[in-house]
This record gives sequence, structure tokens and C-alpha cells, in this order.
Amino acid sequence: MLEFAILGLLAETPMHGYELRKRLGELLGGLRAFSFGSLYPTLRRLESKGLIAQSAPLPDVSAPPLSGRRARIVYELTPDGKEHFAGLLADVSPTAYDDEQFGVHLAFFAKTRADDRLRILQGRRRRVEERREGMTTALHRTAERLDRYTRELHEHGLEAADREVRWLTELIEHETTDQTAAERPAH
Amino acid sequence: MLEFAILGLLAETPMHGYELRKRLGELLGGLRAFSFGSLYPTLRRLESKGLIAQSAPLPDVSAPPLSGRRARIVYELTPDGKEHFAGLLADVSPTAYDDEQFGVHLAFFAKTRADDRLRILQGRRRRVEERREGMTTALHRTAERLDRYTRELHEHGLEAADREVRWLTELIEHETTDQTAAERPAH
DNA sequence: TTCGTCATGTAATGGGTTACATGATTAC
DNA sequence: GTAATCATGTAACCCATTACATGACGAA
Repeated sequence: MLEFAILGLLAETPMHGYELRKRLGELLGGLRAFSFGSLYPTLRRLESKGLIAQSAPLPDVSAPPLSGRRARIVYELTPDGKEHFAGLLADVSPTAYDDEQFGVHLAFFAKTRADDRLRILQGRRRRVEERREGMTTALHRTAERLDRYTRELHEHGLEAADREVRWLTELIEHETTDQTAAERPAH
Repeated sequence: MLEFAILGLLAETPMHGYELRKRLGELLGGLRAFSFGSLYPTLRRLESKGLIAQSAPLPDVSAPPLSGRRARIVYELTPDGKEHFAGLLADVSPTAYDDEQFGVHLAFFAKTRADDRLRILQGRRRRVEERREGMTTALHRTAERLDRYTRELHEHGLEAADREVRWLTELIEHETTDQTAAERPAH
């Protein structure tokens, strides 16, 4: 997850750890903020795998003297890293539909192939629909012995699932009309 | 989390691990299903802490001969376990507002003191409101350079947060009117 | 002068997961 | 006969967290 997100951000532009973390928070809409305790070791790991590398900072004349200030370590993707990231983007297996994984995938959808986008959206929708089904049957079976609070929890969860399905359906529709337009551009 | 949920279920009635897992799934509305790989070790841990104990199964005449069938290990809360669970229920610290923790708390709200319920609901609401704020400011700052998909992700997250706040507000209102009714019953 | 932010890092821990092993029972 | 469900358990791993350590810079 963290690896995927880091590679995706570095695919746009080289960055150092601290900035990466801010962008990570923004990327996922504040849903998730990674701690430094996981960020820096992950950067090390990615470096030792050869997927990222410390980029030699250009001697920037316009930059402030950088006096005593701690040196920032700017990372960039290596060719291997780019390849690996492309592989992650094209991962359409069920793990791509997991709650968190899906969020990252969506955040990098602009870099994802159109047909992979569609598969991921459809897979995610099916996943949420299944969970929704599970919830409704569970609700029906246990409805009598549930107290008000548990029922509220279930119903709120159910509604959230419903909304996500509708949202995904919209995205899918948008996607398919776009794709049609792209396939037959001269109409 | 798992410990809390297990104690809560066993507070209702003694159960064996396998059943516990099913009930766990129902309890959280299918939001979360724990694996056996975490369930059984947790039961052991709780037992070694003295919070639960294997309950001697009554020689039940009406039960099937139990021929070769693997023996089920039924657990029940010990007095220490009851006490500990009561402490968890009354935990009003910020951890109670965490996404998952809050779900478990709500599921056991029927056993929670009314004033603790209110504090937890209000704390949770403030938490979600804060996240919502963070999202909106992040959205405003980054609006131009966000692609369609990332924006969709943010907006969906924002809406989900909004809905949760409204839901919590309803629960809080219901709670306060109930409390008032309980405080002055003769009206 | 103190607080917030910038900036990187380590150590210990936590709380789960998957995969595997075992084996009986029930329903099709 | 074969698949699903019941039932318990272990071992290896994963992916993150918190708490800590260190230190400079700018703003109130």
C-alpha cells in the first residue's frame, strides 16, 4: 500500500520523504496519513530493491543557502521502479478491490489503462454489492434480537454500501461512454 | 479490538470459538470478519489473563451423542473478565472514536452507561468533523492540480463524512431526549 | 523563548493475516 | 463421492504503529 502510493507519487515528480508524507495525506483525501515510522523504512526498502534512488540535487542557484538546514534526501523512480509501478497499476486481481488498495488505485487512475480502469471499477462494485448482500441477509436473520444501536450501525453501513455502489455505477457509466467516444472518435 | 468484541459477546452468553466468529461478523454488520488465525490465539491469551475460562459443559441429555465430533471449547467470562469489560465500555478516551473501535463501542451501547454513550457519540462526531475539515481545506488547496478521479475520491469521502456527522447528530439528539425523559420521568 | 514546522531516522510492539494441518459430519 | 460446514489450532509473515532521538529554522 505505502509502497504503491510512494511509487505513484514519485512517478509524477521526485520528492523527499517529508513532502511525500504530506502529499500522501492529500492524495487519499485525509482518509489515511502514514507515520514517519513507516515512511522512512519503506523508502529504504524501496531503495534497496532498486525501485527508487536518491536523485543528485542539481546545484540550484536560486535556492536559499541551505545553511545549516538538514539535508533533504530526494528520491526518484529508477527504470525498474517505473516498470514495477506500471505492473501495480495493471493489477486487476481481487486485491485491487480491497478498501484501501482501491483508493490508491483510483488516485492513480489517470495513469491507468482505460480497460483496466473499467475492470477495477466493476470488480470493486461487485465486491461492495456482495458485502451489501451479506449485510442485508444478516440483518434479516438477526433483526429481532438486535438492539437499537446495533441496528443503527447495520443500517448506516448498509446505506454507505448503497451509496458507494451508486457512485461506482456513475463512474463506470462515465467510463464506458468515454471509451466509446475514444473508440469511434469520428462521429 | 478483537478482545473487546469477544468479551462483549461472551458477556451475553458463553460460546465456543467457531460460533464467536460468526457472531463477530454479524455484530459489525459484515464490515469486518476476523480470521481463525487471530481468533483462537486471542482466546488463549484472554484465558491466560484470567478474563475468560472454559466453562464445564453441562451433561446435556438432549444433545446428540457427540460421537466422534470434535469437542467444542465453550468459554465464559470470569468475574475479572466482567470487570475488565465494564472498564472497556466506560473508556471514553480518544481511542474510542477510532473508526473500528467506535463500531465495537456502538455495538455494545446497550450495555454502556447513558452519559458515556453521549460522550462517545460527541467525541466521534468531533473526530469526523475534523477529518471533514481537513478534507475540504486539502481539496481547496489542491483543487486545480487534481485529476477527475482523485477529485471524485475526495468528494465521495467528503460526502461520506457529512453523512456520518448527520447520522451521529441524530443519534445524539435521540440520546439527549431519552436522557431528559429518564431524568424527569414524572411529567 | 517557545512553539510550530521542517527533516530524518531507530526500536519495540501491535494486531492482525495467510497458509497449513487435522479430521469428523451433513447434505447433495 | 465430494463438497460445504463444523471445529481447533500453529507458524510465518506483513504492514503498519507509537515512542523515542536529534536538530535546525522562522515566527509570535
